[in-house]
Amino acid sequence: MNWPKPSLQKQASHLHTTVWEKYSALPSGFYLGDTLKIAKNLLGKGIYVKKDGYEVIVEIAEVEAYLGSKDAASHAYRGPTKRNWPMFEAGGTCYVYLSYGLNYCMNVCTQGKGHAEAILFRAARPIHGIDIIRQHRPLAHNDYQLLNGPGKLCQGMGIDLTYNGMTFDRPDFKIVDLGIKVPSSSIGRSPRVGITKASDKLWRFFLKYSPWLSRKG
DNA sequence: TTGGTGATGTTT
DNA sequence: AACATCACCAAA
Repeated sequence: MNWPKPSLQKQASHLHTTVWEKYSALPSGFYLGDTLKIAKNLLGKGIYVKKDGYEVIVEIAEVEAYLGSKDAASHAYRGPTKRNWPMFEAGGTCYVYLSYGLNYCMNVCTQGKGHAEAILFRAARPIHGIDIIRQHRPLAHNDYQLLNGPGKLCQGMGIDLTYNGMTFDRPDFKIVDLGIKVPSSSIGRSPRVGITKASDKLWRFFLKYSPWLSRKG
């Protein structure tokens, strides 16, 4: 093989752009309107993260909607705090929090500034950078367990509090349209996972029959 | 395959 | 004391 010399390799990678970098971020208007509808529309979309010289993109397979002051299970139910302030930012803002003192969880806010609605990313399918994701998730027994939970998704993608308050429209951090069509007939819904409040609300949405979910149905 | 439990930050 | 969790271990 006639590999380029290391110095040339470095130069080449500096100039290199991937197909994923050419995908543009969803417009801010995507995050306005009915949050439950936005949650469904996020299924099949992509989350792109580029950091530390690696690049990861995943397809969103499972989400949950949290409806701010109208929702007793929402972190924002009782107003702004030191932790939940990004929820009150404009739609398209990222809200990351530490769950149970252990795991990070990532949301995208919806609605305008001051309206604290958000959508939690619960599970996803690796599309690019699966080797990096495997390195981040050494305890996963198989690839279906890489991103099948909100904490695992953050661990796999390398999401931590440095992303808290960022917007999903950056060259190195964005939500993109992958061109995947998701008919409403292939979307399932259920009560949200792990909460007891408002358990009558079917605000968890997922790609029906997907093997990448945090749990079935 | 399931069910209980520890770890542990933020808020009530 | 509850919680938008995860991984481990024991029991079945």
